[in-house]
Amino acid sequence: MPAARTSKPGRLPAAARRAQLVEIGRRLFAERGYEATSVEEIAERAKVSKPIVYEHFGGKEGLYAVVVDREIEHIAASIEAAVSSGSPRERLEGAALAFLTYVEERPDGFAVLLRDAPPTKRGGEMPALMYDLADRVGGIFSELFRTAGYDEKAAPIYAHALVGMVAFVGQWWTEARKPPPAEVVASHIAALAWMGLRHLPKKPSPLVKTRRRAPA
Amino acid sequence: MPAARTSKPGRLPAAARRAQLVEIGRRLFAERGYEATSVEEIAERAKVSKPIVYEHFGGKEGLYAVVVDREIEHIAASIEAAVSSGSPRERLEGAALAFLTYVEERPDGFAVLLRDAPPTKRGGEMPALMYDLADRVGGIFSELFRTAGYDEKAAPIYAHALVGMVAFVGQWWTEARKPPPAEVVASHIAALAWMGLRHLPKKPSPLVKTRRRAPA
DNA sequence: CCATTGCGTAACCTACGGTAGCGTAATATC
DNA sequence: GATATTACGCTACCGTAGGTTACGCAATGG
Repeated sequence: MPAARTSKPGRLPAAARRAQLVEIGRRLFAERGYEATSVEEIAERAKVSKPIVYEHFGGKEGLYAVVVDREIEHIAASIEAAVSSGSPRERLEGAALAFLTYVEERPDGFAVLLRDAPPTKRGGEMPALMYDLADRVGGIFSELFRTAGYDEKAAPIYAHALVGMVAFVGQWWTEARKPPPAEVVASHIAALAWMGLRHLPKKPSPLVKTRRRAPA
Repeated sequence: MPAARTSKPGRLPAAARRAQLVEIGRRLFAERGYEATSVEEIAERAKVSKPIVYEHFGGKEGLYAVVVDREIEHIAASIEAAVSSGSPRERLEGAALAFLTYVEERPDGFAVLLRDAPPTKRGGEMPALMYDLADRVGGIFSELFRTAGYDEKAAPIYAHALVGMVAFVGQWWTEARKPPPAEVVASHIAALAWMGLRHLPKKPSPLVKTRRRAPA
């Protein structure tokens, strides 16, 4: 079922080889993570020697960057298309469905996006990939919140909540033994989010219980 | 502010050394991930040589296991305490607050729990650490759903949605430039979840838009 | 027949997990 | 107080894996 490219498995045109390596890289990065994936194995699975990978991507990081970039583009395009029109409610459910559809179609890509940070070893922390997405959603949410008369500063909270919701459910969904169809899951999520947002108090007051402090 | 154990920084009693190594390991695993963290650096930061780590934990995996186990215990205890009593609504908000409090108090531990899987290299995928939590929540939810007359099979969806929500918001919260107090964030999350759950239709019907298919 | 493209061989070198064996400080025992 | 015993720790090393590179060969197209 994997692509039987051409008649000759031996030599491939550069573009095809590139595509193949990206695909293999995506799969391996997904199941092993960046650090635990070796260029050797990537090359081996492509029936190719290591230097090929370097020729095409300049190294492990380069390949990883390409993989991540493609996935980001893919999911961003899907979701942006889904939220581009319709009522707010439709946009919400559309976004959830687009997300889940992406998860369904590209489970490996999704896993890569969920996994830990790229090899950038700067001092600070770098936001996970899903983070960017949440920020984009945050932008949309700020607008919606403003027009609806809610506290705009709370928008990022809900944006990250929603993205996290979908992301986690998506992860569970890919590994569930008896996964319901995407539409059902999306409708549940959207219902939860929508109803939650609709009936949101303007200013939720904490009903503070005892706040646990660290026991030594 | 870190513990000034005894007068002599040179030699430490076994228990103290152990604790120190766990702490250092937690921090490093948090910021670098498992694979990218070297025993050498752990030892170096503890002003100790590598064999010490091996002596106390049997190796890298051993230390990692201890770190993870402690965090799991910590967060599980906090949350279970929070949901042990009170009205459902209080339990929900209490759980969110407990989670965020944990995140606040032990950001490194939280980062470790969020990061990718342990070094177990069995064929299949292993559930992330947050996954267990979601499953526990799923158990509670199944019960609640049954008593409330909702579809029990949808419980895991909402369980993972809730955990993902809190986890993602928690992550954002630790890195936010101007983070609101935990109580406020928790109340927002709890409000979203609670209102969403309360006004949930018994059987949400998907208002299916065009479902995006992969464009080749 | 020659150039360009695609690729393999064979290393290099660093880093890291793990281990063996040897001190040295503190405590116990006589 | 001297000596044995234990607890704690270090230096030095091994094996290997993995990223990266230098160089040379085979196929393809004009």
